[in-house]
Amino acid sequence: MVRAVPDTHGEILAAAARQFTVSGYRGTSLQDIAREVGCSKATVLYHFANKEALLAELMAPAIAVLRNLDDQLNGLTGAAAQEVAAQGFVDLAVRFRQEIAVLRGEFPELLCQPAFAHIQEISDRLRDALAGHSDRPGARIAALVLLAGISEACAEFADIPDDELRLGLLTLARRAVEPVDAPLPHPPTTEDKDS
Amino acid sequence: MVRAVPDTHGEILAAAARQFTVSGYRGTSLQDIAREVGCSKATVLYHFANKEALLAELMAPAIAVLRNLDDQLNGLTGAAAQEVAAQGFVDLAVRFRQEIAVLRGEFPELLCQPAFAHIQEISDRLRDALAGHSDRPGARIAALVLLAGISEACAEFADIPDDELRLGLLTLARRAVEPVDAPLPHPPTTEDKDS
DNA sequence: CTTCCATCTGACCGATCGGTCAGGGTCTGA
DNA sequence: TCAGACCCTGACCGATCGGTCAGATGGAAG
Repeated sequence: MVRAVPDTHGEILAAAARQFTVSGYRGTSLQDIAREVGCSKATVLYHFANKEALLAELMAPAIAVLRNLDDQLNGLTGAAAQEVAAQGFVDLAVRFRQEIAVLRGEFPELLCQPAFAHIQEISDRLRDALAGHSDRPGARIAALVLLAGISEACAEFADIPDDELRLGLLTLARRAVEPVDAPLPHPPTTEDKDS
Repeated sequence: MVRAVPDTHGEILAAAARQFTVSGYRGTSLQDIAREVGCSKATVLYHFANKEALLAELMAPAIAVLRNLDDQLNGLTGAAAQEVAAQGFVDLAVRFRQEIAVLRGEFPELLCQPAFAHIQEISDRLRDALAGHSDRPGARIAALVLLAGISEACAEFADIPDDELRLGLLTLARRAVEPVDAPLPHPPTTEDKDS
């Protein structure tokens, strides 16, 4: 039987993901990560150039998917853009629950780091697509509330299975986005509880 | 004209609010605050027992309103609870935009501090009310997305006037909450409600 | 003038942070 | 056998953090 090769690199990555999720990037020290892995802080810095590189490697897959979604959105307008943005972001957020949880709330500072260049612009475009490229306050508000809320929900609802969470979020998103393409004379207000 | 009494205490409070909003609680040092005020770090700690006390005083009014909302929610069920929760929280979030922005993303750790005791339980009850006290995943998801998203929107949309933001958020909330199966015991009372 | 008190400060403290470095094991292939 | 690559470590570094403390300042009261 093959001697189990100790995958220290991977263990550090996993431990960092857990710690970042619980305490945030800032709130987690390299010492904390090393302690959980059971190695020295110097070992962590042997496998990763610095703390930022550790975070970057952790986030790379999620960022790649986000970039991909950004490409799909390119050229789409109106309700089509809204639907693709909603579906794409819900998928992404559910799939990368942990990564989302890590970044939660530490965006403003983290986005300055080179590893996350252009993430701000991408999420701005995503938000814009979800608003149906409308600049009406109602549409902008709905888009931001959805993006932020979906992120938070994915980070928080660890007890809900992926499929159920994805379905719930997508249903909500479709119900909540401000309709733009075919503006109805009087949108279906919920004056009566019929569906 | 009266010699302007230097309200150092208030200036520190205001500077802290600005800095916390931009860089977060953790990301702001007492030195940063002192620098903005134009005094020494020791002066900051002369007016406030410690960093936590500074935050607590900053948050006190918002927390009082939140507690008040929690009381109003007590006993309400179904659609009535949803409406009161939505309206109350939107009002609160818009009114205390800055405070919301400060707490954004630093909840998990900050809630451990004694100054914020029971805030977690209160916001859990608020979320539960917004879900119409249903434990269906769809209802729970909608409630969390709304609470988190509304907070984020208030922190972010500094360019939208209060009234417009409040209207947009409330409209979205009413559109997005999952309708509860059990309708109101009695239809909305015709008194004080002017909606 | 002296006393008192509120305000404010520079110097300092211990703790912790991210990061560096020289060197010690261990395995492998020549 | 031995050189060298790889993995890992303790000791250490400078910076910064929140917080303490003795003392300077200055105005009001006696």
